[in-house]
Amino acid sequence: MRDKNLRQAGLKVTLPRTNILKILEKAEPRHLTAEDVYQALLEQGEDVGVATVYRVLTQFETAGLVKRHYFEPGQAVFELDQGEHHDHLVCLNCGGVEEFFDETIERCQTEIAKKNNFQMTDHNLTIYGLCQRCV
Amino acid sequence: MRDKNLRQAGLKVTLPRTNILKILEKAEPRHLTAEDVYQALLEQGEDVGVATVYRVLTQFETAGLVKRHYFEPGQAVFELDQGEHHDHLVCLNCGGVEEFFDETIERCQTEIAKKNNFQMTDHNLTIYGLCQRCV
DNA sequence: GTCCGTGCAAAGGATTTGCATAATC
DNA sequence: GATTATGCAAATCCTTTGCACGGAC
Repeated sequence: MRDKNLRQAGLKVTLPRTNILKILEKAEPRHLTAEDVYQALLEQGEDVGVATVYRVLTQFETAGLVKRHYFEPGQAVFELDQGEHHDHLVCLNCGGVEEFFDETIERCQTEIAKKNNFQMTDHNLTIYGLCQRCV
Repeated sequence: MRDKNLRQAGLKVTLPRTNILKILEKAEPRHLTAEDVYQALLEQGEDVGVATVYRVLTQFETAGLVKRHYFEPGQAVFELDQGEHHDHLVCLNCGGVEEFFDETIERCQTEIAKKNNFQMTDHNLTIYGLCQRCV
């Protein structure tokens, strides 16, 4: 069924793609950098290049399987897109990411877009700070 | 009084700093990349290096004179920080940026941080889409 | 005069690209 | 078997750093 996801996305089923999808599914925390994914592949003994990791992640993003975030400068993080939108709390100390969803905020955003004659395609709310453990 | 801003920020008053501050003040749109600032300096005949632009912008950010955003991958944009917090609407076609402020959203964010035992230091809401002209 | 700031060029890190080989359908 | 994906290495882009010179106080 991992393969089905790939095929539905119009992508050929290949070893790197299946592997990367598997890694993203199992990931804990769910947010990984391209480098994280690459390292995970190496650890399981795969013979893969960084270029492929980036290519595959970009294809996944285009296909809507994955979301890419730029929480902090320097590098993007990727997470599996499981359909339900959510926003993020990012700890500036440990880099940890938590997710949340708030109905009111979502509604406000839609209204603001409308008020500004903006055709919203995406939106991104990130709260930065210190998590419980890092205070 | 531009100089006063600099001195208050604990920065020596130098030509590049004054010039960059001036450019940010006059900027329209208010959001510039480092490259934009650099080009603006060259156009007014300044003999300056990119490195200085980055250094100065970073110092300004540290001093709280400027805010840095990562709306899109690849490069940061800078805007003068005039104290009042606001969020952004970013057009994915023309790159244009509009600003807005919503009391309700601000309140919700504070609550969410509290609910998650998060000590919020900053927050960032960006709505992506197509602006009026680009639809 | 001392110290900090600057310009230049080179380094750095994340990401992308070109190309020959290898895998999928 | 034809086409698309991959690995490798080199290239690219934005940003930072090292160092000797120049300017601010």
